[in-house]
Amino acid sequence: MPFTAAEENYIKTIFQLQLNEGMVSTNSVATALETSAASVTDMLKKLKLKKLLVYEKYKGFKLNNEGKKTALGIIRKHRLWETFLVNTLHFKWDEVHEVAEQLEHIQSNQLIDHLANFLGNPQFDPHGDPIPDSAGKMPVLSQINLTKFPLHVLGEICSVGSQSSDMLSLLSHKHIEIGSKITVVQYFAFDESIDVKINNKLLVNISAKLAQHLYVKKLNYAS
Amino acid sequence: MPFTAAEENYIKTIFQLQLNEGMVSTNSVATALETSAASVTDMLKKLKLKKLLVYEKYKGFKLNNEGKKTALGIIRKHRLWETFLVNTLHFKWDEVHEVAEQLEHIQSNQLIDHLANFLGNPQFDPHGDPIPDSAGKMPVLSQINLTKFPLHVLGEICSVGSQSSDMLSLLSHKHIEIGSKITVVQYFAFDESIDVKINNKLLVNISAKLAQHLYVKKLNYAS
DNA sequence: AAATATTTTTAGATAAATCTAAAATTTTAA
DNA sequence: TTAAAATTTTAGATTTATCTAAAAATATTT
Repeated sequence: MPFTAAEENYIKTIFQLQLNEGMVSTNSVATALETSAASVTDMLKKLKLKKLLVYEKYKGFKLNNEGKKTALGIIRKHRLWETFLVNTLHFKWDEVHEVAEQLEHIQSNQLIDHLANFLGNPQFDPHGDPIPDSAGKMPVLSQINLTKFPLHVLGEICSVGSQSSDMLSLLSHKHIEIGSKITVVQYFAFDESIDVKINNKLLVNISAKLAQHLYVKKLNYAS
Repeated sequence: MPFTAAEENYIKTIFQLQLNEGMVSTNSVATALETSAASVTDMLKKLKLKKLLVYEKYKGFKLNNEGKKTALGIIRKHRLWETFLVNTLHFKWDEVHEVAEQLEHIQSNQLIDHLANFLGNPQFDPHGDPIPDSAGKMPVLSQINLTKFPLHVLGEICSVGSQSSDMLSLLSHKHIEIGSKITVVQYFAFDESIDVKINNKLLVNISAKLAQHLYVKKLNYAS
């Protein structure tokens, strides 16, 4: 069963929302996709008919197993294409998202298998996000939002929750990149900013807003 | 001005038809796209409105310069993707067409420029067809249909007008491939079949139907 | 040149994905 | 606990790309 690009965008968005919330609301999808609540309701009926989600009028909804499997397939394609764009075609981090949004809808299992092979079956994309395998299995990565990362524990920046160039230039100004070692030194309750040490040398202050977009993986060895 | 996939398919088809015929008919486009004449008329109105073609009711039509430029852009993308699929992802000749039909509609100049660069700015695709450059210039290749190729002149198979696997298996059975040297030995008027010599060794007979799909480039040195 | 056949266009429908405005339902709060 | 607010759904349009059937124009043939 092939899905339209519109259907796939809904499936992917619902999947990401239900990771955090369990049950998903019409409005949250409308906001995420920048569309109207009415359009979401229309699409929900279609996806229910196609047996991808559990949905009861006014009660919220979530993807069933079939829906989740489908979502993981789309995420796999998206992240493999991002990897291709950055590693092979030398796009920059913040240039790949829009193109990958298009490429993820190309329908061809053969294509995605060959692409994965060509890239060396990577487990993580250039943003540090895990790439599901062809069976839909996602490599587990205990990544934690920087705002929740424990004090004085060595971590590594492994993912960035946004691709805006404003954010990337801020990161580069602070000498932070994927793979940077990071330790939280102090939380400031007043503005929720955080002092961190980068690569065990540079002490920098990170705003609450920036911290919300940084994900850190615990490292098992001390610095 | 971005075009929809449907518009691009019409533009590409009209371009290919007017290469041979100059003026294009509604029915020929309908046949090529396996759609109804009425749908073609609908789309012609839209493309006329977008100033891509010259069209008068009941009188036929053809792309203007803007339309041709657009068509060459689409053909460039299609052939670069085919090259990528065969050279980089190791698809076989006859497996690439359907996927390239999807990939050619991805909208990103940056993507196609980076892809061309990665592939080494190839001038010809795996079927031997010329790839227009980013300005829309097509490398000239004096390729001639085998049915019109002069007797006793050395040529080289440089293009195949179809990608059907039936045809490719027939070619491989006759030991013919892109790059094979070929000389026409004799034309048979009765069934319009042709005797040719392949690589100056093997003498094989080629049906009119097969010959219509083979394109040959004159070589300047004798065998 | 008139009758017939073919081609092309128009008219009117349909399906997908969207919209706005209004109605229905649920949640919040006075 | 009922009134107000927020959320969700329905109803009715719109756009794009398609269709079939019928009408209009052109081409062919006797």
